[in-house]
Amino acid sequence: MSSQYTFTGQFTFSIDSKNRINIPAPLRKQFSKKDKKTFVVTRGIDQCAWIYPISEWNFIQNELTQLSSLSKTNRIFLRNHLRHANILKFDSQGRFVLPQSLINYSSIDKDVTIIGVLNKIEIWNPKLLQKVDQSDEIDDQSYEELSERVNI
Amino acid sequence: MSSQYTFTGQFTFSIDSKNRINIPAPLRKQFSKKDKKTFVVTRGIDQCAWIYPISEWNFIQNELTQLSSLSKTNRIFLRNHLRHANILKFDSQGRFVLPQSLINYSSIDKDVTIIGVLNKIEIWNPKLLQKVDQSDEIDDQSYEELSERVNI
DNA sequence: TAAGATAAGTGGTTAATAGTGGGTTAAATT
DNA sequence: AATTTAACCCACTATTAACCACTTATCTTA
Repeated sequence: MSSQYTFTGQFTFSIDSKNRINIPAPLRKQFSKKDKKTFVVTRGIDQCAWIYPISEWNFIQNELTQLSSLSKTNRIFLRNHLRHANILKFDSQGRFVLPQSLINYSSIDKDVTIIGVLNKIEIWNPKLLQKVDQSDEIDDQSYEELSERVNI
Repeated sequence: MSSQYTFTGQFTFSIDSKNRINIPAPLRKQFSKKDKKTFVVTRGIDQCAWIYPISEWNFIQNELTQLSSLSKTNRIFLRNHLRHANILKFDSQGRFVLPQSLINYSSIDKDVTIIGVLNKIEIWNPKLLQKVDQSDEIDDQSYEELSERVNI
């Protein structure tokens, strides 16, 4: 089942003195009425914050209930992904306050790079993203493997 | 499944002071009503920008939703392919503004060469295209391999 | 073939929106 | 009750998108 959300693009904004971050208008506009400006911010797997519109999050949550807590990996994974999840809304200007714990986790300072990745939005420290971008080149082998699953 | 679009031909236009580029009329005319002048500009694999009519892009996007973000390779791949993708429309004159990041990426200066390549349109710096044209000759071996997959 | 009409490419101006900053009131916490 | 925190509102500025206008090219038709 595919998502109604198809976030794309990259934007560089700044976080203000009250820890507010603006959601870029092109992304914000996609929010459906039923989601009422509501979303979940949580830890990304990489050193960034992830934003899911609430309906997406509900879907993911459903997936997560499939994972048995008998597995250690599952337990750790579930813990780390659920306990840092905050349900928030953006204000009338389209901003939200990023919780301090996530600011720390993603080493956010002054500027933030916001990128759309289909059903989620990622918040990065621009310098970190750049670093990851350079070091995490996908090797040819992996591309070969990908090519067998995705035809683009 | 094959595309409804069959872009062909080459055109040399100029980019104006507001970074607007005109889509050549012969290509523009192919846009179907349901696509409503909407398309995606993104990084090409070579040093150029790619334009996909929105319906084409949706097809690609659909493939991408199959990839789980639990895999590192997938995350990197998704991020780097989606963050440079901008959903745009051309204006009543048939133009669109090329985002600064793509101007930089494809080293576009004043003139642009626009070429139709079946389901996508490519935007090049004329000098770069010329250079690539000379250096990237396809060797006989590769032609042999191609011949086994494509019958032209 | 010439003239008119239509469409295409280019340039600029205005109006709307997006991003950002700050202040005031309400709520929560200690 | 006092202090802090969060929600809400208002305002400024820069950017973007919509609009209008002109020139050149192409097509049509007499």
